Amino acid sequence: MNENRTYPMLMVDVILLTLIERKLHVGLALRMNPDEPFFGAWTVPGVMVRPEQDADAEAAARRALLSKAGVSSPYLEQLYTFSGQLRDSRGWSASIAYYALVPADAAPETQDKFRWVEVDSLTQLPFDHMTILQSALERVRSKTTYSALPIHLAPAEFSMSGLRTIYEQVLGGSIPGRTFERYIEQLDILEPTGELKSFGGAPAKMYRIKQRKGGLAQLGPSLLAR
Amino acid sequence: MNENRTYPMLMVDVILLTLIERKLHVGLALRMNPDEPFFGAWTVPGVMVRPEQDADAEAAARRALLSKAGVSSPYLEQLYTFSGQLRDSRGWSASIAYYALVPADAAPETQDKFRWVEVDSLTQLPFDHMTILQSALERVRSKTTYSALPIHLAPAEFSMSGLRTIYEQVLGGSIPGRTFERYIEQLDILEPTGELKSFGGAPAKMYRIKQRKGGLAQLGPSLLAR
DNA sequence: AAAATAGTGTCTTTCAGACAATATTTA
DNA sequence: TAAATATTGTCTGAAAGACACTATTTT
Repeated sequence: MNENRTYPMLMVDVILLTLIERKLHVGLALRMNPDEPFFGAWTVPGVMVRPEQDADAEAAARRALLSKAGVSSPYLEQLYTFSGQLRDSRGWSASIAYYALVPADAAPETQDKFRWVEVDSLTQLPFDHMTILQSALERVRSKTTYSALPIHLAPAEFSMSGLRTIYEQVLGGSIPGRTFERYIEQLDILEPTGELKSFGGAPAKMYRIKQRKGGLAQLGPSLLAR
Repeated sequence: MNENRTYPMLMVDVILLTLIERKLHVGLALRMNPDEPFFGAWTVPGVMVRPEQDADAEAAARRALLSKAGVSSPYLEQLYTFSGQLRDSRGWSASIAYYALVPADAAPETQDKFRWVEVDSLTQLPFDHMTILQSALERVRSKTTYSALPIHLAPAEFSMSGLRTIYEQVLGGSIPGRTFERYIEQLDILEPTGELKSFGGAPAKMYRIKQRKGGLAQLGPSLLAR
């Protein structure tokens, strides 16, 4: 009795985040298909899942990022699956939502079909994308309090207080410097480059992410969203 | 060009957990359809999503629980969406996985089409259900360390040390009693019933979940999986 | 020199956990 | 009475945060 059934629409949407001039920005793509809802509007990058093309949903999410935003190897983690009759005018649909983080220096430029928008200035988005964005921000802020997640927003080399500033931008509040340094040190995920660099004051020691050590496991997206 | 496309299979699977005789158990359903894979095997309760019937994926998960396990109002939270070509012999599929917690005294009896199996004694399950189970356990254990999640495994009224035992069973280790009481007290989610009850020693104060207070928000499933 | 930034030492407060002490039940 | 369980008080060590002090750069 199930032989010829039709399944509901299945898509992936990706909340792409970066830090530009000390502000969190989300990447939006221009909708180009006149046969689809919100033609000409700016939305979160997303694609329909194509089983013949995408090994799994994460592969579809990477395809969405590459084709709609030109981003190739971000930190990517599944967020939540949003579903129901009402979220898309074409009918019942499910969207497997992901969020992605890219360092500012690896983020694509704003183009005619892609642009960065400051998160705090956004008040609405098509579909339920505003809800998805809010969820992603909650998740990122939450993980920031107990993991090294914001490292994926940092450039290849950075100073300790530069990293602290990134954390502060993500969390939206200040962090005691002494506490922060002890916290990062205990995570054991950074190694000094040996260089010093000045940002308008005393020179700061530069760090990079420590490669291939035990402590790095906590950087990867656990299957479990936590 | 998308007009007549077929979408991949979309299903929900639910990891149903309870505590029986101080051990975590998972609810399994007997597969009854000879046209489907693993006919006659025990698997996690799941259904195909039916857009005309299910308001959203969570509704489908509730339908799976009610029809396959006879469970009607559990704590229910979305876990992760598993997808890909390989997880089901019928082809590319996506399963929106949920986990559910029920108190032992509200759990259905083992029947011919439904039964409880001790989690620690399970070594394999059909499809990728073992992976889903592992993820659910990780999630539950993780949330146990910073929320009152295991309360949903407790009966309507319970003692402080009874609740602590539940936490210990979920986490698989002992918890210092003094620390636990301070932790629970600070969550401000319990209220004393006024009764005392003995479990083989001095009588223990009984508690219930505090109703409709600010502190209760942390009990609900936040959309955000954390 | 003044201002900005970086890095480190240390004091205080807070909290988790250990442990003791007391109390009340069952065997 | 002995054993089991419950509840509360208090001590200790670890960690967070506040704050001060020194150092090095730019303006």
